[in-house]
Amino acid sequence: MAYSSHRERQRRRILDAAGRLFDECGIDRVTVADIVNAAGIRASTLYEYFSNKDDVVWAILADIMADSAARARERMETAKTALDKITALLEFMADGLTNDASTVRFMAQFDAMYAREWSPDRLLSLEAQIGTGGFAFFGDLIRDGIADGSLRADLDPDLTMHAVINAVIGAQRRLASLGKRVELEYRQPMDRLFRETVRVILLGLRSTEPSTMKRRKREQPAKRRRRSL
Amino acid sequence: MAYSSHRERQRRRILDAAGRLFDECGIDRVTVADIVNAAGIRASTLYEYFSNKDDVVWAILADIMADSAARARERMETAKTALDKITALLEFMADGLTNDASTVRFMAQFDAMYAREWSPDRLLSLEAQIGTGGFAFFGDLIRDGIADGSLRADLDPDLTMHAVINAVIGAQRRLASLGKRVELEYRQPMDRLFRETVRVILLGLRSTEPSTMKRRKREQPAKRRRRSL
Amino acid sequence: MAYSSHRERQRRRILDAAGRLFDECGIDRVTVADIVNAAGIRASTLYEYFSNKDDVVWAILADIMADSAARARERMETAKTALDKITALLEFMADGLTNDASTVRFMAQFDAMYAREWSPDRLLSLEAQIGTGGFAFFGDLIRDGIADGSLRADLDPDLTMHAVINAVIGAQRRLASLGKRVELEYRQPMDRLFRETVRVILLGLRSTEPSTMKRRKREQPAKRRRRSL
Amino acid sequence: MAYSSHRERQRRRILDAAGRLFDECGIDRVTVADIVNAAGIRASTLYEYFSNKDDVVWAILADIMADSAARARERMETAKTALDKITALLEFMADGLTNDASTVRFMAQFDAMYAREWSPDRLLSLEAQIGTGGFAFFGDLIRDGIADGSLRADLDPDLTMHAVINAVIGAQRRLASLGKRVELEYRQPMDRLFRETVRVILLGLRSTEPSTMKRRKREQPAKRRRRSL
DNA sequence: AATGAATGAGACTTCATTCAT
DNA sequence: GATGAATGAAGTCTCATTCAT
Repeated sequence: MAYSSHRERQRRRILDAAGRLFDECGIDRVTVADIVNAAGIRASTLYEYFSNKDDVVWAILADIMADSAARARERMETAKTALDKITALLEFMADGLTNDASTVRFMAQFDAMYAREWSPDRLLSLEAQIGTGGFAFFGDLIRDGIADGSLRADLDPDLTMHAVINAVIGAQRRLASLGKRVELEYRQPMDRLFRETVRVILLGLRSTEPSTMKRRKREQPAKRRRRSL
Repeated sequence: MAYSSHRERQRRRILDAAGRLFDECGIDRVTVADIVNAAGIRASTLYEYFSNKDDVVWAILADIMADSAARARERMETAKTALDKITALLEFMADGLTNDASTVRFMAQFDAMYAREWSPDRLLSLEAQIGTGGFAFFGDLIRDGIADGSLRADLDPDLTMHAVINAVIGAQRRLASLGKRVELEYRQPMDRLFRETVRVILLGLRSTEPSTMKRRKREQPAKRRRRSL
Repeated sequence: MAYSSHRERQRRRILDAAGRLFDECGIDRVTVADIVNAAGIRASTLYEYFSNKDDVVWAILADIMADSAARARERMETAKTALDKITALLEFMADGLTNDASTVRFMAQFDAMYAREWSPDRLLSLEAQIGTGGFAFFGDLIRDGIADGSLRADLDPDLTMHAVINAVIGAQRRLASLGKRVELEYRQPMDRLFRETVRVILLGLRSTEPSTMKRRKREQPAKRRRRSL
Repeated sequence: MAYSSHRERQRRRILDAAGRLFDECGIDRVTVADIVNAAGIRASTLYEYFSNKDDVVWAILADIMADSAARARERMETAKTALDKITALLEFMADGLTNDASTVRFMAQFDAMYAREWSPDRLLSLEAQIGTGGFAFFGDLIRDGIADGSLRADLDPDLTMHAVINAVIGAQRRLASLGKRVELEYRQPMDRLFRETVRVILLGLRSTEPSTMKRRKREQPAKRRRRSL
């Protein structure tokens, strides 16, 4: 146990050092030498913990994804209607941009540079292992929202939420990546920009018929197989 | 003049070769050797035309931005209301994703990896030189749309359109970057995903009061200072 | 004694694992890490049993040499004339090529790569310790064969058998090393090639005067100092 | 032409340096750093001439094979009977062992270590390009020899010569590889050992029916230099 | 204008070995 | 006796860039 805790601590040191450098300099600009210097070990030691530089990137990615999936789930827990849940999710992302810009930036780099050369299976298996259950969950959310009357009736359970999430993630990552540059160009602080994005999208999802919702709600509960996000 | 035209032709050859390679392989995976091979010249010749590799990237970026700004402007020309204009702009981007995915991918990489190390000024000066006039133009669009009744009245001219554009660009680039991966995860073709994004956003922008719009339109023409995109 | 038997067992595990790997992958492609993985121990444990990697190679070499010397001796035991003995020896080598190609390959590698950096003394002392007694034994064989009339009279006891053995070993190892490659080039299975080599050499050694032999046989027994192979 | 001669000269410098080191230290013990030091260039320059370390090995191999194929052909030219041709070929190899031991050693290492990991096709294509025409040539040699009465009638044109060549090459390379070691063990200089091998093999190939040959035999008596060893 | 040639700086990775526990 | 952990020393190869011609 003392052993495993030492190993775990060292692993974390490497991951922390690498994560910080990736944020600061960009994933591909960081060399193994940089990482080991920052972590205070020799290069050959790093290879006792990770088989690759990619392995390090991958481990950080897995950490980030697991962590943010857990926090997102937590944030949505207290919400009542589907719209509230979506709102909570998007606000969670707004907070992420404000508080963890560097993490968001890391994910942006990953999407743009690394995702292509790693097999889809690997990505999918990571997601499975984290248990986001994204696909089914998003569908249920739209179905629930239509049922409880909080969402427009003409949304497509197999499509809309995925499109929204993709857009919001894209918006978030672009802001984080461009940082000051986008603020200069658009003359607005990035979190205002992001929250406005969220507002417009929620306006687009929200039901405009305030009366009919409550009744439909009862029709569908059996169909919903809830997945956790 | 024969001289300068030769120079121009050579420059184009380099740029074309580099552009194609950047699209195919990703900016950072393309070496100077790759570019000069594709262009049929020697590496040392490249340095007669560009002072380094970044310079090449930059020139291609400028090309792409100028080109797509011009085409976007064109697409918006025939539109009447501001909402039509925005619709045209977003559809233009949807077409870009379908037809020029590799170009979009290039821009995605640029945002994620390169934008950070080039000074904001350089980016801004590039934009000025292309004449998108982004900032003011977007503001006018919202103002016009509120005036002509096609857009919701509670949008912010200094914010909404910038937020929307950022989100749509972000969505587009993420789809282009992830390609097959996102289709596998979301089980939808990427252009359906993108068009649904556009639909939701337009729903969010669109005025919900169908009567009042026409009258207000007359109040604001003086305020509009039209900029070209 | 329980202690020492444990040590012996561990030693064997290492040697077995290493031997298998050397055969499969080639001596220099096998790392200490490979060996200890295959043996189910840690690298540092290996160094409790052997002082370095060469030591392991050396020990395996000694095993192989002792083993094959013993088996060769056995095979020659029942033979009557010297020619029969030589025939038995060469057939033993043909069988070795067929059944233990990987061992032969190991020896080929050893000859080509390692033999040079180990002192001749070390090699000689290994041979002494195994008791092949090569030099004298080969001389006696020729002498016996001339005496018993099974071999040509013009062979040189101090030379011929050594030359033959060297050639046969060389042929055997080359076939084992090149494997498929030599079969492709020569369009013959390697054991046919080897057996033809043996046939030609035996034809070259065999006495062509079938009558006189038996008488001479009696003249020389005193001179022979038999060594075991 | 001045250009190409410079390039050619540099190439040779690298090849010569590498060849010498390979002989002295063994192919796999020689690093790229060693080669470039010996050649008086930087490592990156080497990669302008060869794409790999293997490429260097390969080029040396091709040189050696082409050179020795040419010289072997030359040596066999003046021979009349097939037996004379074979004798000339094997004597050529004996000379090779005496005069170019290091080259032979190089080939021995190649066979033992490298041949396996290079595709048979590559080897075959090299041979094709050099034009040894090994397979067919060896068959014809035996056929001719049976026809002209210089070789035993029971040899197999598709097999015997290939077996003989393999054995002689194997013998030659083993002697070259082991060098002093084999001389110590067998107490004979290596070229005596090799020439005895050749003698025994030729005895095994030679026709024993003195009738048909004698007539032709008279044509060449001056040429045959019998060796006692 | 074009380029042949060279290269400095550094990237990632491997691996036999040591040593404190 | 066993081993977890660390590491020094090397190894191969890449690549943007320079400069004399």
